[in-house]
Formats: sequence, structure tokens, C-alpha cells
Amino acid sequence: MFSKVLVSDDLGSINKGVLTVLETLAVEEFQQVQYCDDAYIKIKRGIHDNEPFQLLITDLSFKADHREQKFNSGEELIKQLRIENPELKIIVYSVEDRLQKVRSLMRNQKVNAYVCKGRRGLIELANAIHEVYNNGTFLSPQIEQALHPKAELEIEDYDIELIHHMANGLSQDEISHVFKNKNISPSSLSSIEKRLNKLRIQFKANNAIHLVAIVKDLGLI
Amino acid sequence: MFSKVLVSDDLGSINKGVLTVLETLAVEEFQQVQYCDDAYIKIKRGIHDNEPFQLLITDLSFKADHREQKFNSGEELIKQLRIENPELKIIVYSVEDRLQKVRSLMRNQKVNAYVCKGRRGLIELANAIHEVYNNGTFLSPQIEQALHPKAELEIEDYDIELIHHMANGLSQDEISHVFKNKNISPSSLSSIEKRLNKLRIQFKANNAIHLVAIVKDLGLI
DNA sequence: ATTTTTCTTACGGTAATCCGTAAGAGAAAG
DNA sequence: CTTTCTCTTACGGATTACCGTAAGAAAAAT
Repeated sequence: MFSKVLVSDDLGSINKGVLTVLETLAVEEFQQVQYCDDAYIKIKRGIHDNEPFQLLITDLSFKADHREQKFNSGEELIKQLRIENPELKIIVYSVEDRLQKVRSLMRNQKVNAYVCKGRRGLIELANAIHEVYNNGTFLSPQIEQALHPKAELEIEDYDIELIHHMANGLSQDEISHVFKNKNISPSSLSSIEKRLNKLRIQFKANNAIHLVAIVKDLGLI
Repeated sequence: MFSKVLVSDDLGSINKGVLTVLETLAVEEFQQVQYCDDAYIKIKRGIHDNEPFQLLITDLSFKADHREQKFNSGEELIKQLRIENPELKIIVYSVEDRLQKVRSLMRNQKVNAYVCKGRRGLIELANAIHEVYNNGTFLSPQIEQALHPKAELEIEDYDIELIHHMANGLSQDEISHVFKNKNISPSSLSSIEKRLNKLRIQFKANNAIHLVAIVKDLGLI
């Protein structure tokens, strides 16, 4: 497990919870700060003293107050640290769940994990620390599926069922009724047409027959 | 084995051979007639005497002579017997090998077996008697394949290629052009539609997609 | 709260398939 | 040789699939 961890969050109360998690995980030494600039200074000092921090757990938004700051957000801090200390592992612990921000942090800044503050936030944070310690990455479930929607070449369960019905001889109109009865959305004939059109493009099929044949050959149905 | 059998054939010589077969098969009691009317009378009398015939082996064509007959052919006799005595088993033993007649007799009159007089006629007759005794049916080989040409689950090369093109995304119209270019007959769009319709019925498919899926599952393409 | 984007649905037109009928060509039966 | 049957082909309609457009609903971003 990590032996030296820094926690950066402007809300002291939430910070306490994080420290409790670190205690539970048997982290030897951990410190906390409430300003991004303080985090930057502590990290630099650790390197200078030859006792560097191995992990930073940080929030993204920090309320501005009377103290003038060099870094006004966790994002700016991360950006700088990634340039100067790429070996430092970073976990973002934030209420922010906007997909673009998460996507940007994961791809551009190579953040090691992104945990959403929430009901299960601390549990997920513990998992994230474990994953990152083992050189893995972690994403809270609610953003994980949103982040990799189409990057994956995989095919959704909905599509599987749709093609399955086609292969079983149902017309698109009949499938529409089946989906309506089973409360599966989307269920309109138009939506089914559109979905099949996407699948045809995805699998380079000329028509529905070709699509079913290809998908059967791939063993997806 | 049958215990009471009636043989009806206007040619005494062939009749003898049939009787020899019955002897070989250890049939207890068998009688022979040379007129359809006589056959009808004997069958009725057997029922009346509570000792009914279990099997009738009959020819189809009977030469007309001085005696005026109620039944002028084996076919008429069979038709009447099927109405009045559906439990009586009937084997047709005839030189007739026209497919339509055989098909009609097997399907409409529910004849239990059809054996063609020929070089192996008596051997086949013995097999037929065995099969019918075990509640089966029998057809001489030369008409069997002609009678069930497409009822069989087999499928022609033409159909394979046709469905293959379908699975590869070609439209029926495109397949028509392909067949025209390759001098494969039939090649018209109408014929392709008809063939696909037969295949759909044969494989109990709702539409072309269903057909391709079924045939792929069967491993035929 | 408002705007933007995405998803779902509806509609219309064109193409393809499905289905019955019918005429002509070729094969088989009388 | 004539008739009958089968096969092939053509045609018209009904149904379904295909494709673009657009309006409304839902979700995301500001």
C-alpha cells in the first residue's frame, strides 16, 4: 500500500472521511490541505526532502477566499503536476460528474482514477486506491458506462435482442409490439429502423438479411 | 405376422409368386381372387363371419372379360374399401410406376405400401408386408425418391447458392442478374421468388431473414 | 433556469419483398 | 402426335423494408 499520501479538499468534513479511509487501508503517512497551492508546495517539498508523495487525492473545485492563489482549481493543479511529476499518481474525488470534464481528465491529464462524491463515494474511493496502487485505473460506475459508450466495438443487449427477433422471423413491426409489451425502450418502428440502420453501417451489411448472417457468423446470436 | 391375407390379381402366374412369399412369411391363411368384385365379396364375408382379412394385396389394372364387374380396377376397389373398412391394410402390387397414380394412392387412399412388379418385386413385397405389419409404409425404391423429392430435408445446390447470395447481402434482383450471367436456370426474379417461397415453407420460415438464419443454424451454408 | 445536444417518435416516399394469377416453353404421358 | 403436366417467366397488388426529414421529449451543458 501507499506509504505517503496527500489529500486536498477545501471542505474539512469530507476530508475527514477520506482520512478515515486511508487509516483503514493502513497508509503510513498522510497529510491534508485545503488549498491547491498548499498541495503543490507540500508535493514539491516532499521531492526536495527525498520523501515524495506517492498519491494525490484531490477535489476539482475550490472556493476562492481572501488568500490569493496560484492554482484556482484542482484541474490547474493537476495539469501542472502532470508536467513536472508524471510519476505521481492522482485520484480525483469530486461531485463533478459531467462527462466532458471526466473524459478530458482521463484522456488528457492521464488521471489514474475518478471517483464521484456520493452515497458510495468513500467505498469507491477505497477501491480506486487499491486499483491505482496496482497500476490500474478506476471510474465510478455512473460515469464509467457513459464514458465508453461507443468507443467499444461491443454491441448492446438491446441490439442483440433486436437482431435475435429478426433471426426468429419477426417483422420490424412485430418487434415494435414486442418491445412495447415488454416496456423496452425505444420501441417505435421508426426507432427500430434507425437502430438497424446503425447496425448495418457498423457491420457493413447491405440489408437486414446480411446483418443477421454477419452477426450469426460472429457468434453474437 | 398377419394371419389372414387376400391376394387379388388377374394374372394367375404372378399370383403364384405372391402366394409363395406368403408361405415363406408363415401367413396362416391366405386366399386369392382374380376379380375385384370377388375380392370385395370375400372381404365382406370375412367381416360377416367375424374372421376379417387383415391385409389385401392387390393389383391395379384388371382386364375386362365377359363377366360384368362392379369394380373395374383396383383403384375403385381400394376407394370403396377405404370408406367402409379403414382398418384393412392394403398393399398395391402393380407394374404401374406413374408417379401421379402412386402419389394419389398413397396420399388420398392412404394405401399402406406400393410395390412395383419387377425383377425384385417379390423381395420388395416381402419387405412391404413386414413394414405394414409393423404399422409402417413401404415404397419401391424406384418410386420412393421420385415421390419424396423435395419432401426430404435435402436441398439442391441451386438452393444453397441462392441462400448463400442472400446471406451475402444481395437482393433478389441482384441474384437474378448473377444467375443470368452465370447461365444458371431459373434466373428470373419471379422464379427466384417462387423458389424462396418453397424454401420458406419447407423450413417453416416466416421470411427471408428467418430462412437464412435457419439454414445457417443447420450448417447448410 | 436556459440553451444545446441527443434520443425517440412520426410521417412520406421509394425500393424490395411477398403472394396470387396467368401465359408460354419444355418435358412427360397417353 | 396430341394432351397433360411441370417449369419458367411476367405482371399486379399488397405488405414490408429502407431512407431522409422533422417535431417533440429527454438528457446534458452552460
